[in-house]
Amino acid sequence: MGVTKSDLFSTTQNELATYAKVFAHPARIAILQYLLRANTCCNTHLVEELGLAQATISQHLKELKNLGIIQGTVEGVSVNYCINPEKWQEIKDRFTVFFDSYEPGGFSCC
Amino acid sequence: MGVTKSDLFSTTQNELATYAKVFAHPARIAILQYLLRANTCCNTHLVEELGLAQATISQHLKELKNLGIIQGTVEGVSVNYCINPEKWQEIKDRFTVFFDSYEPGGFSCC
DNA sequence: TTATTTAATCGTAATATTGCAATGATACAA
DNA sequence: TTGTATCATTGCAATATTACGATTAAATAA
Repeated sequence: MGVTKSDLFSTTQNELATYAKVFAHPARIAILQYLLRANTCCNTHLVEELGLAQATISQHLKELKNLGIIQGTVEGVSVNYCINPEKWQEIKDRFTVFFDSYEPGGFSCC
Repeated sequence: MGVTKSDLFSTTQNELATYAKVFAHPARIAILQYLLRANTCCNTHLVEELGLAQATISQHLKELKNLGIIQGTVEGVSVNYCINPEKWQEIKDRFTVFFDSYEPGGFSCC
């Protein structure tokens, strides 16, 4: 039915899935990578850089901002976006805990 | 239009997004976490554990298998699933590289 | 052979996501 | 004031995802 049954899962599972969802589109990866290099940039610049329409970039920025992984400040007529260091670290830690919870062990199972 | 413009992005960006997509649903997180604990398990067991229909679990298992993060072997009438250690490591490394490419730096930008 | 068990697949319905043109809203310049 | 630049929001169309009942296929038990 296209609707995730969130109530069947733990808070941790739902949160990790929500974090993953924001990385689950190459445009959002590209935006984040650009911010990593440029430190800060605005919508117009990303439109030129990525080749998507202004409305589309704006929508992706909104999702990134909603999750808190980026933040934006109004700078005259434009808006400067940048990485939110605390949130980046938090999300990184979440994934690290998840990935490290696997101990490859000596034997293969199947 | 609901279709991602993959050609606008690099292979790395598309791949990371594809990896993230598999983690972007709590049921798949739950399946992986169960496999981490139980080492191996089958469809029926997951149906009891998660409370989703058999067809739904089967569909999630298929996506996990398609990405290569789990593998399944037929064991009589059932199928044993387990983590693929090499793929797990590969995906973990990809995310680690991505997360570590951010250097918080001394100054905040916005 | 005839059940039974297990899991994949098919078909379908409901919801979510992606993308963009058009429209607003705001800040600033002329 | 009027125009311009920047970005958010709205509305819509197309595609993707999620979920599950029903069916199918394969292995095994009786």
